[in-house]
Parts: sequence; structure tokens; C-alpha cells
Amino acid sequence: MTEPRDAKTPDLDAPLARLAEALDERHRAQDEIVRGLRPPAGLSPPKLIDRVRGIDPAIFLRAPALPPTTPALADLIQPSATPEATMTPEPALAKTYDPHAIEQARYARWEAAGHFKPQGRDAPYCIMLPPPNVTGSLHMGHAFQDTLMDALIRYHRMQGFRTLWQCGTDHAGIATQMVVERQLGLKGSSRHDLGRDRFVDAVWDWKAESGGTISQQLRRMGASMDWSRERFTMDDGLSAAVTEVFVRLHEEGLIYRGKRLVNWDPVLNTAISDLEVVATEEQGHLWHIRYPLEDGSGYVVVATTRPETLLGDAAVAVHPDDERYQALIGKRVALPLCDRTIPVIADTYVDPAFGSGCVKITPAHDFNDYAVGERHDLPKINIFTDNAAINDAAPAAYRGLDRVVARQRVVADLEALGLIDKIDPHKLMVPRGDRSQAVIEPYLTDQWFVRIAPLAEPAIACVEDGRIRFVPENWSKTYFEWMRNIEDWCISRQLWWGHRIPAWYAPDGSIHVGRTEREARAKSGLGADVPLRQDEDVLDTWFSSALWPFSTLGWPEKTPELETFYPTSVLVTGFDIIFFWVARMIMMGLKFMGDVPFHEVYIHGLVRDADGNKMSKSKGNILDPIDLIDGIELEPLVGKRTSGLMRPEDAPKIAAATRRQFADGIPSYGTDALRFTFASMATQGRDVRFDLGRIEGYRNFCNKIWNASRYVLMTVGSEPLPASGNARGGLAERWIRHRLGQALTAVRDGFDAYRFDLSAQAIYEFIWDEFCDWYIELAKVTLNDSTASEADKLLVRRTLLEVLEAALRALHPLMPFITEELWLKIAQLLGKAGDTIMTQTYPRAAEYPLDPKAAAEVDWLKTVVLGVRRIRAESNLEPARRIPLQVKGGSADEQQWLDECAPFIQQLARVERIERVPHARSDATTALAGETTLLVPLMDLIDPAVEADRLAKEIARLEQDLARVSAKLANDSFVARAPAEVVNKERKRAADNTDAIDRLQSQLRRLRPDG
RNA sequence: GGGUGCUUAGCUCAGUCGGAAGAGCGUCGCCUUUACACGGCGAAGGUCGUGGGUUCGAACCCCUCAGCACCCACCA
Repeated sequence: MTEPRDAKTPDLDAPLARLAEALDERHRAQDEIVRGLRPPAGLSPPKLIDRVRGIDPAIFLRAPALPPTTPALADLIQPSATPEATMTPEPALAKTYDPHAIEQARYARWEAAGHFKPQGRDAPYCIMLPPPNVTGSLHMGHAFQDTLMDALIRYHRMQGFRTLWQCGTDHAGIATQMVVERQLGLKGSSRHDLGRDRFVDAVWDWKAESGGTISQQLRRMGASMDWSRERFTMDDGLSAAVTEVFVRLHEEGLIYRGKRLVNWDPVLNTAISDLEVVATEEQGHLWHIRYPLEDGSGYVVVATTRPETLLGDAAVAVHPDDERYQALIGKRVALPLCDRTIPVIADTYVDPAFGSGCVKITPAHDFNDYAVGERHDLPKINIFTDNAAINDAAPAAYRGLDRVVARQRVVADLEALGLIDKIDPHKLMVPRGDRSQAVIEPYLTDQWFVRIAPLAEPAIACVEDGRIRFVPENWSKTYFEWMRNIEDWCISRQLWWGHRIPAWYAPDGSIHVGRTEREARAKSGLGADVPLRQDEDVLDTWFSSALWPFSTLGWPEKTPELETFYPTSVLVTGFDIIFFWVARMIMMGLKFMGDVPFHEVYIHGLVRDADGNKMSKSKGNILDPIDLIDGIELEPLVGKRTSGLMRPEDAPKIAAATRRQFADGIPSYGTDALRFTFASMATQGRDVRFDLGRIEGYRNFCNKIWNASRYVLMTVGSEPLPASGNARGGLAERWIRHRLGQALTAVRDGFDAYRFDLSAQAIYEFIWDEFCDWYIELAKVTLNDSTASEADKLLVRRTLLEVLEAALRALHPLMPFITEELWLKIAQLLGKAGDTIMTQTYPRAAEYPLDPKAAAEVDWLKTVVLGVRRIRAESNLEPARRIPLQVKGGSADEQQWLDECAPFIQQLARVERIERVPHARSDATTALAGETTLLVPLMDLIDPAVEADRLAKEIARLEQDLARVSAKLANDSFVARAPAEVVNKERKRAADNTDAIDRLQSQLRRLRPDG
């Protein structure tokens, strides 16, 4: 439960447990052989070799001393770097599936064997991993997303596509810089103490040290990405792409530098883009302030939520049609606390109905006021420093005050002057930085921008004309909505960690852009004597992310990978970064590759907790996917959830809630169960609530598969079976193949439509409800039948193996580990070569042609068995007791089926003998199967009163249905207008019901002749 | 203010073409049946948010209202 989580140290426990189990088993077997309880055959050292092969030998160097009976074992261990097929039978499987015994070793083997690399020459299939922050660790959103991508990748790889899952990490400018600054802070240092170069070195060191966490966690998820192609957005190659794009856009005039009002984070001291600002509703005040008229004829009242910005006011505005203020337009007012006057202007921006109908205009500190200021040619008076303290443009009394303090001082001073008209409570949307949570200031600075309109236009067109398709489709509306209202993108950040802007300044202030300083110099014809200073700013992280689909493939070089895999097949991501990332990739891809970056965008939902809340550290409701895989005990879980909180006072509440919800901690479910749960929740892009009940159910499903395979392996023996030739097998064999074909169609349709839930459901139902509940039980009948021929039994065994083997392949994309483990054992018995399931062919429905006749017969057989079982359950007959069964009537088909199915019925319904009778006896209990009436003689077993109730209830149900159908058929419009097919169906239904009611009623009369 | 979703069994959710309302979990019986108690067999449980419309027929299409969620936005 509390295994080392750090994936960098190999997990000792699981392989050692396996080894111990193998040794234990060998000792037991040897003991049994000595005592003559077991034949000596079937136990030889190679099995043990296979059991330990693939384990990193280093593990044994660190392991406790091996048991004394195994001196030769060390010789048997081979380096895992040369994985081989396990082509010899292994010892019997454990009774309960244990994911830990297999998962990590299987993954290491795949990776070492190079199975994740693109193979073959077939059509390419490529997915770009949305690069996680290099500082990050895996959360539920990643785990969900990665499961879906890996399922697609494995599904296509098995179909023979030349499949590439391109992976890598993002340098995450602000986030990473903040983490390292915090660490410096703990040591009493700061980035300013270090200076830029040493700070950037420190970030690289930190990345080298702890940047690999998420890569290791992705491996735990079974993600089959091509690690040999792993990229980082700050790599040389990707940095070169960033520079290239910047220079080319600048050359075309699509990147420019200018003094604009931008979103300024006064804590991080950097500009941020519109998208990085989140507006949160907060309780504030609306201050009504009197501005005296210059001519002494009174005052106007303006309403504001930010009284301190008064110091930067450039005008007071009213609506041009507002009758109350017509006389004021053109006059001047004395700005309180400041020694200057400002004009009263008219602008339609003002809403006369809000506040007093007069607005103070502060062009340097409000986006609307900026626009008004431009229209009226007002001065832009900046009153803040970079830290949002009052600067020297304001009256001396306020200089140096923080904006919060300045507000208090301004309000107090206004009050003292009697200029506060009133103060109302007011709810307002406060802009905050998504990283720092600081209140964002509109702030006038020099920044770099991308002129976005020329890029947006083709990006809109390619979604309109279907070159890119959103799934679900309605997300394209969101995309259009944003793209049609898009503003220029501020791409410069006043940070140290990121791609440095390739622009240089000459002493005269001129700007020179180039791929290198040398190129910039050459382009501008500057001599070596002109000193140049490079721009201090770095680029928005999303600038490099926008290039990800081609920069990772080698652009601007013309590489074979770029040629092969661009445009990529599908992008799998959450709706939250459609604007941040998806839209920008589309714009950049079209601009620089001349084609879309991907053909489809699958948007998945957000993973929420069981109560529907967003998971967040501060709420203490985070689930760690690794904890679901490995399990975690209560105390460590409480510890994780309550440490490092922004508000430590929440800890007791969170601890209590956690103890209530997870009284016994979280059990270990394994990766496959987690993945299957995600897949089953992946419906049409809706948010998903993560419910532990689901994952437990799918853990049980793993165990079901494990045990079904265990049964099949036990039944078949240890030698490969001879091929069965063209023999189709008996009824049950034809039927299960028919059902497999149907299931495969459903599974593939699901994957092809990104309906992972439907695929998961189809394969779950096939394996559990059809294969396990019915086919294995039917197979047992033949295998246990002493009169059945060896040829028939061989066919049954062969079918068990073949169907299970195909089902494992079908399931592999969702459950890679258990399917690999079992397939290696199953496939060799079929004489299949191959050292892994992951490169086998995905099963095709066409290989299992439909057999409607077998399906009809088994459906009838099931009805018979279910009917008898129901009688048994409702009459409280002991399950073990064999009961006699009489059969009356039935169609010609049914009579033939009865003969063929008699052994199945006897076994599955626990019937001692079947007897065909011309008339029902009075003391029998009844069930119907098609036109056949099933009768179980009461004898002393059944209470006639109970049986009469049962029949009456069934009759009532049928009569209700008959009434509904009859009403429909009595409606002339229905008969006239509904398709003949539907009408006939209803007619047959009415006839069947009438017949069934008839038969049940006559039985009821026999049961109580007086009633 | 604009936009997008959602509302189906106690809970979480499917329901594809408009043609008998489904699954998992939970609940209630019975069962140590030789793959599996992480199991088997059986059962109960729904006026498909409200009101209208279209249709022979509506969970599904159209409109109204109610509740919930999310996104975008410059009401000081």
C-alpha cells in the first residue's frame, strides 16, 4: 500500500513478491513430487527463469539474501535489455489478479524492446501529447487524457498504422520561475541576489533534478509514447523554431512593439495576456464622489469602484443625450486632491442609468477609459509604479503609497473635504492573475504583440470548411465565438525563464530583430562599433506551445518525420485550453506549414470529485491517480491532502472529510482498472465525476478476466492445440463467434467515434455476460460429457482459446497490462508467435461471421434456462436440487432445438430429465419460451398458492402490454401511416401475447379449478 | 449582457434513425455449484425537470418556464 512512489527507484516489492511466489511454488511442488502426490513432469527450471526474466538484475543486488535453495538462480537472471518471448508454459496463475506483480516489468520490457516507436510503412497516425509542465506531477486530468490517447494509439498501432505518439514537456515560464523563486526564498535568497544568468542556471538544475516526475508517472499509466523522441520546449531545436517564427512574423509586420495598456501583474512584475486574467466576483464598494465645478456653480457626482485612480483622471464623461447634464458638457471641474482641472466630455460609452450617470475617465488605468481617451485626445496619466504603488505623477502626499493604502488615504481626505456623497456596497468583477492571484492592473508599458487578425482569418476558415473537425462538434461554436472577437496577443513577459526575445536595441533606441545579434546587425547595416543590448523580455510560454505540432518534428528543418506525420491525426485535450493552445496551434500551423496541425480535435470533459466539485489542492479533494493504482492508507492520504495548503486553517476540516470518505484509505486498483474506468466515463465531452464504485467494479472485471483465463488455461493443458481446420464447432461455438463479431463491431465503432464508453461497455458485456456467464458454462457441458468425442472437445477447447485470445486483443488498448500478461500464455497455446500483444493485429469482425440461426437457437436456450431458474428462485427450490422438466408444444424449430440443447438445459438449469408431454398436468408450475410451454411438476416442492400468484402476476403484465398494443392497432391512422414493418411487428406481438396469456390462463385454471 | 451545455432508477450515467425505458454501483432474497465471494442465481426500483406543440407514434424534434453548471464580456 505504501510502496515507494518515486518511480526513479525501481520498485523492489513487486518483482520480489513474484520471485518469492515462484520459489514457494517450486518448493511446494518438489515436496509433492517427493511424496508422490504429483508427477515429476511439468516442473523444470526454465519456468523459474521465465518468471524472473525481465526483472532488472540490479534489483537483486539490492535485495535481501535469496533463499538458500537457489544458489543457481543468479545465473538464470538475464538482463532485461534483451527481452524475449516467453514461449514456455508458466506455473498456474494466482487465484486473484494482482496488478503489481506484472505492470511495471511489462512496461519496462515494452520500452526496452522499442515497441513504442513508429513501425512499418503503412499510413501514418500521430498524436501530439499536450506537453505537461515540466514542474508538474500527474493529476487526474492528465491520467484521463493520457488514457484516451494511449487507447487511440494502441488501437491504431495494432491496426498497422505507422503510429507516433510524440511526447515532451513544457517549460511553463511563470509557473516554473515561481517554483524556483519559492525555493530560493526558503533559503533566504532571491533571483535578484543571483542575477539573471545564475538564476536561469538554477532553473535548469532544478529541472534536471525533479523534472522527470511526470514522465515516470506517465509510464505508470502504461502510456506508449515514443520516449526516444521526447522534447522540451526550451531544447535547442525548439528554441530555434521559436526564434525563426518570431523573426519571420516580425519581417511580415505581424509582430510589433508598442506602448499599450496591458494586463499587469504587480506581484510578478510582468505583463500577461487577456487569457491569463480571471475575473472573480468580489464584494466591494461604489464610492460616489463630488467633483466641484470650476466656476463654483456646484459639483458633479461620479461613481467609482476605484477611488485611488482619481489621481490619474483626465476627464469626467456623461452621455451626450443625458438631459440632466447637457449644461455641463464642455465645462471643467476641479479634480479633488489634485491641483488641476479636467473637462466634462460627452461619450456614448456612458450608461446614464448606472450610478450617477457621470463617469471619471482614467485613460492610463482602465481599458474602457483608454478607448474614451483615444477618442477625445485625453492625456494618459500613469500614476502607478511597476509594483502598483503611487508614482511621482501624483500629488506628493500620495507618492510611494501602495494602491491599497492610497485608496484609504484618498477616501479619508475626500471625506475630510466633504466630497464623499455616499458609499454603496457593490459587487464587482475583480481581475486576478491566474498564477499569482494578484489583482491585475491595466498598465501602460512597452510590449511585443502579435497582430492576430490576419492569422485568425484562415484559422476560422479551416474549421468552417471541415479541414479540422471538433468532436463533439459544438465546441467549434466556442472556437468561432472567440476567434471572431480576438484581440492582438501580448507575447512579451518580464520574466527570466523562457525564450529570450530576438531583438536588440541600439543606443539611439532603434530596434533590430534577427535570428542572432549578428544577423540583426547585418540586416540593419550596423557596424561592430554600435553597441547593442538584447531585449530583456522572454516570450509567453504559449508562443512555443503553439509551434509544438511542427517544432517537435524538426521544423524548420525538412525532416522525414515532419514529412510523414504532419498534419497529425487528432488532438486530444480539454476545453480549457482551446483558446490558449488549440487556436494558436491552428494559426501557427497554417501560417508556417501551410496546412492544419491536426484533422480532428477531441475535447474531453473535466474530471471532478464524487460530489461534482472541481479537484483542487485548496479544497483538499484531490485524488492522485498513482494512489488509485497503488493504494494508500488513510494517514498518508490525510497527510498529503493537508500539507502545503495555501490556507493552513482549512487542514482540520479537510482531514475530517478525508477520514469520513476514506475510512480505510484507498485500496490498490491497478492501472488497468483505472484506465478502464476513465474510458467508461468518456462520454460526449461531458464533465465526469470520479466515483470509487466504478473503479472497484472494473478492478473486479480484471479479476473476472484473470479467472476466466485461468479456467481456459487449466482446461486446455500446457501443449499447443492442433488447429481445428474448417470445422465450425457445435451450436455454442458458432454462437459465441457470432457474438464476438457483433461485439468487435461495437468496440471499433466506439473507438472510431471517440466513444470510449461505448467501446468499454461492449467489450465488458461480451467478456462478462456472454463469454463468462454463458459460453464457458456451455463449454463445460461438452467438456464434461463422457459421450462427447475427442474431436468435439478439441473444438471446444480451441474455441475457448481463440475467442479469449481475440477478446484480449480487442481489450488491449484499454487494459494493456493484464491483456499482455494473459495473451503471452494464451497465444502460445494457439501456436501464435510474437513477444507482445501490443503489435498483434487488432481483431476484425469479419473473421467472425454472423450466424443468425445459432443466435436464435441460443437465445431460445437462454430463455428456457432463465425460465426454469426463475421458477426455482421464486419457488424457493434449493439451487442444488435437480428438478424434472416437462415440455409441451413448441414450433418445429423449437422442438428440434430442444433435442439439440437438452444437455445444456439439464446442466445450466439443473434439470434431472426432460420429458415431452401432450398435456400439462394440473399440479405444475409454468414458464414460456417462445411457443414452448415449460412445466415443472409441483410434487411436494412447490406451494400451489405461490405458483398461482406468480402466474397471475405474469398474466397481468402481459395483459397490460397487450392492451397497449391493441390500442395502437385499433388506431386506423397508425395502421395506415406507420411503416408496414412496424405494424407487422406490433401485430405479431399482439398475437404472441394473446397466445401466451391463453396458455398461462389455462394453467392457472388447472392449478385452481374452482377459481 | 452574450454564449454553450445539463436535468432519465437511491447514486453515477448510457440511450446512435422518432417505433417495447438500459448499464454499473447500491438495496433485497437464495447459494462455500470443482475459473472467480473481487463470485453465481434471482428480484425490487423510473409520469424520462415543467407546461404546451409537431407526429399514427416523442426520453429523442420545436416552443415556454424552472433549476443547475460552465465559458466569454469594458457597466464605472
